[in-house]
Amino acid sequence: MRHRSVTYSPESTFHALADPTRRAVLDLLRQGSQPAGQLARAFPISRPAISKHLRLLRRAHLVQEHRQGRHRLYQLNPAPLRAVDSWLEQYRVFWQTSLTNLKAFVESEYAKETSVAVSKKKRGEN
Amino acid sequence: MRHRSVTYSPESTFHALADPTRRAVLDLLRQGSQPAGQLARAFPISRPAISKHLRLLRRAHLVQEHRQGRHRLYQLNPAPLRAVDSWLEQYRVFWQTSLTNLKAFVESEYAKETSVAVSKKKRGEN
DNA sequence: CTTTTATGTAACCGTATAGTTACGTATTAT
DNA sequence: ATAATACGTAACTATACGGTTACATAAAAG
Repeated sequence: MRHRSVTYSPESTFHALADPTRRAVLDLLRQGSQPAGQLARAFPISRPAISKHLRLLRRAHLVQEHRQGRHRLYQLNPAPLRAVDSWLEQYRVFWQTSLTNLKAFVESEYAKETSVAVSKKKRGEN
Repeated sequence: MRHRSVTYSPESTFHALADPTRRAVLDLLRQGSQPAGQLARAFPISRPAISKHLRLLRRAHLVQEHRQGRHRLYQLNPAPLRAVDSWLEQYRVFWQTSLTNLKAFVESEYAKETSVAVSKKKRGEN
């Protein structure tokens, strides 16, 4: 099995995850691959609707299709989720940082940037 | 400062993150709070368009608005992203598991489930 | 061969979305 | 008071989206 280093656009991934039905499909697939029809039966909407969701999930590479006779087994592909995890990485630091500290820092930055326009007005406004 | 334990619906969060402009706004806010107009100037689209994106981000609690004179400072709120992180948690195990192993496991599960319907047909198909 | 089963696609529909321009409102400057 | 600034909101438009029903195709069953 060859490993190809594919880059997953956060665009298609986030878009795919934005729909609750599609997230539910992924949740189902965590318990194991399933044929399309079986997935469809788990939802109150029509089978073609699920088929369209699956197409979108396929294009986002979040699932892989494996034809098996007249069935099509859908398998979870977690790789794009790893990309989401990477995207989140940039924000993790903010979970630890006290928001108060952050706010103070940030406002001093803003003050610096606008200081030119404000310089000739009353300076003690803050 | 009181801490209120708010639950963020993954629904609104994922939906907010699905748009590239909104993700870019959040990326900008990582470098510090900014007034709405300054954010708008960073994009090729109109100011009202950004204003609408900000409203959506507000409703998803991904940003907080702080009125300051005639400015409205927008500040990043990472809390809902932590919820996304939690959601991802259920999938992290799949990043380690060999997909080949997973596939084998999963297909045996499927075989088990369909064994009833298949029992009276040729059993050596696999 | 014909029928049934499993699934995708096409065509259509109502609603949501992302953009626009025009306007309203509150705050600061003159 | 009046003008300018920094926003938000309303109204409108084109397109995307999620759903439906009807149809197409391919494999398995009879």
